Amino acid sequence: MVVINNINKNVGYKKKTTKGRQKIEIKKLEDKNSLQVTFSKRRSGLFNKAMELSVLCGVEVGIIVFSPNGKMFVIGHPDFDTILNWYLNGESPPPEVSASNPCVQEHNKHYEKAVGELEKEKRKGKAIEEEKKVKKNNNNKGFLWDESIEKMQLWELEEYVKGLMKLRSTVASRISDMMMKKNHYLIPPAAAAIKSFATSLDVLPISNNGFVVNGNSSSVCGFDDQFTQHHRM
Amino acid sequence: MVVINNINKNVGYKKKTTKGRQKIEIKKLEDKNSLQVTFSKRRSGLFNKAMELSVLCGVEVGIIVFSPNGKMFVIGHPDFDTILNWYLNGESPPPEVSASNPCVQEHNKHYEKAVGELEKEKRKGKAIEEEKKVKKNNNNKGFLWDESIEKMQLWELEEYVKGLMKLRSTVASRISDMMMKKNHYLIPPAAAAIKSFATSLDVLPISNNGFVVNGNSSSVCGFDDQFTQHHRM
DNA sequence: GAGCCTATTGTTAGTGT
DNA sequence: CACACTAACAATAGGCT
Repeated sequence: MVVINNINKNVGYKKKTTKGRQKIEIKKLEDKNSLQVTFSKRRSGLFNKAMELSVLCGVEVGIIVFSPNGKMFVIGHPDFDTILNWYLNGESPPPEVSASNPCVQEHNKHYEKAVGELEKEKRKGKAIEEEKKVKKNNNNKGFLWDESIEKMQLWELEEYVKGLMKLRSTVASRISDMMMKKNHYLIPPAAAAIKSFATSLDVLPISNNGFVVNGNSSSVCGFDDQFTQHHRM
Repeated sequence: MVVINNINKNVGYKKKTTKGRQKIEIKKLEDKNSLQVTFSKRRSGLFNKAMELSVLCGVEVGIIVFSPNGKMFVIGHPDFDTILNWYLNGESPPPEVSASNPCVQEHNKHYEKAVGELEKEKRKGKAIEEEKKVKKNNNNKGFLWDESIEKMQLWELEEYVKGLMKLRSTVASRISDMMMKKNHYLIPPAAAAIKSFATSLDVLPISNNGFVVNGNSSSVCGFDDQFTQHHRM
């Protein structure tokens, strides 16, 4: 037979007092307290899994998580910002030849170049101006997506975007309840757009290596562990 | 004493045929093959955990992972790019306070209502028309989000929209595939946006997510699962 | 990759401090 | 109220088919 557990060392004189872990539905937790506890534990577990994946497979991983209180937790290997750059540039990490599509390659090359310059400028406090320059650039160069965009009514696009943006910032917490699975995709070009948007902001990456966490440690917190930190603004 | 586990239901008449899951060191796997398998399983598990964390705690999460082969896997809620913006801006996601704001509540209520009606209509094949009606509705009603949108630079909207549009043209056909799993019905506000987006593509939308995956569908792949995709450049 | 069989790990529910 | 520790499971993931 199989007699398991170490609990038998207690059995007989120690009564079972808890119901132990129980199955829970994946839907937003209502209890504020347990939500906080769960968040803390699960975030920790998530980061740990990420680290293991990174080490075991020797791959790059980056994660951003916002706590229920709005604190930001970031983790990454080599470091989140480096990963971000790859993402934004539509690049692959170290050993990979990119797209086989010359068009795309050219596009990326061009874009990266512009971005690179932009970043340098930004570091000098020229964010806005440069950013707009890039934008104009994109505009003139006619990115691949333009054609498909052409067909849409501008107002429709705007309305859609407005709704999407606002919804995101306003009711994000409410949405999660029903969110499970599924998706919608985004492509590199789109990422580029976001990037130009992002770069206009002035936040710049500083990297390290190994599994790194970005953020300052000035905030009060209770979830830090050796490879995580959160940063706040 | 205490015999635990459900395995006892098999014990005695079912022979143990495997050694089951075994403990492994967290260090780079050498065997190319098992590395690939492990990567696949763990990435999947990681994304799933991220989704659960997001849903359970109503928080924003974004992850980027590069496979051993350089393929990029991205997942995020609301969507990775939005999270990126927050990160790059050093902002916090949603001033969750908004949820308690009567104004917002009203807005949401209204929006949900519209969405609900829209859904019914859609089920009858009137997707497109209704979708636009809702859009127009929002427009006329002047939702509160408008103000915050006002602050946006038009080019920003345009850039973003371009990305979305491209997204649309690229993966429209894949949208329908994604709706499954929790096949589910009504969606809160944000999801509604996605939905209207989907409807405009004429793909019947019954999405239920909020967990978004970024990536184009043009690449060859092998790791897709119901809520992830990788994209390559 | 999919799926089975399990051992290992994650995490919930409780307690204590 | 945040943590630390524990029991009791739920869920993940290793080794194979």
